[in-house]
Amino acid sequence: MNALTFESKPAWDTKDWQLLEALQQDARQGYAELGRKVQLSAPAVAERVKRLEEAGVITGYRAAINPKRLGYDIEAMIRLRCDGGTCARVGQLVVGIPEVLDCRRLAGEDSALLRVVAMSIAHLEDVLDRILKIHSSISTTTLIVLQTSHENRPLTLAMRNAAQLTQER
Amino acid sequence: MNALTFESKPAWDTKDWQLLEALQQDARQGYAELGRKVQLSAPAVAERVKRLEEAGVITGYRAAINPKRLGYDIEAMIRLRCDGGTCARVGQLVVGIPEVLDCRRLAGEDSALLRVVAMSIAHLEDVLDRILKIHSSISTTTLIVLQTSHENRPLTLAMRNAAQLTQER
DNA sequence: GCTGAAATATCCTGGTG
DNA sequence: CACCAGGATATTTCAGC
Repeated sequence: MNALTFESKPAWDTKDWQLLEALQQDARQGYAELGRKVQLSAPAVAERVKRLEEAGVITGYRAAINPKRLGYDIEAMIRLRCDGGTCARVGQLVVGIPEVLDCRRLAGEDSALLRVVAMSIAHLEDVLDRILKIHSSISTTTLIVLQTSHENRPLTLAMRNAAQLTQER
Repeated sequence: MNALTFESKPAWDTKDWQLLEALQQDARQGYAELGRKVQLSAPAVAERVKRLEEAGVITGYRAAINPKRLGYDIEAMIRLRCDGGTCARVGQLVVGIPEVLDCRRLAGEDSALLRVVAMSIAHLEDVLDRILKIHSSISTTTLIVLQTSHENRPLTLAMRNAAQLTQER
């Protein structure tokens, strides 16, 4: 039983990572085109992608929407502070507020962080009121997003390699 | 010249929204299947989707990845405070740090907010150091993500209708 | 926006190193 | 065990209406 025993699952090789990168950039390209990019046949690509899906690495394929073009001109991050019991259930508590696009529970100064969209300042106020109405222990800090310079940047092989170096030094 | 003049672009109708919802849930389904869901023929679906793409409503199709399954066990939000000139260029300044997945410039208590991933606490420390090295005026608050209860929740027609009510009351 | 045909892509089976 | 090759099936795309 040597070190390789623990590495019996060779994790993901370079081609898997290339497929991940390509699919993060454009999820609708066909297996044939992906195969051209990673130098593999279409069925081989299909098999690898299926493995990545089954392993839970790829969790789905989603269309990216620009909320501004649908009239949601305002995006804001809302920092939440609340008591323990309320925090623990933040997810359930905001599920009824569709303007809340992201919801994360945090360890640190803030209990949770929400990302919300709104069509106007009046609408944002309305959303904030609905959040505050959840529980009296909640207090919020609202920060308007001026610009989103990066969003959902793809995980890349280059990044993984750099991380390896950090681990090893 | 009546009110309808300004509404000459009928914005997006119910079927467009249904297509958007379907594509946010699964970007890989074919036009035929989409057509079945919204009660339209495949070519009609293709044309609407193309219009949504050209209007910038749909900005792309991306595979959703679970960073944990690739060894990135840690996710953190980093609040940034820095001087005006530095803030204005946050996007460019962090572009060289691939662990920074999201970067938003904010109006309010914090100047910017980053979402980062890391493989370990040591790796997170390394990322933080690289961020601090950008400029001496930067100070940070790091918040570890305990749980992501919602991420990129889809924009829905129901939501749009509710917002309309807010505007009108 | 619908129908029908041509081109293309996907999926499945089998075969090879 | 992973990859490639081929044919059956389904999908996209472009005509014409």
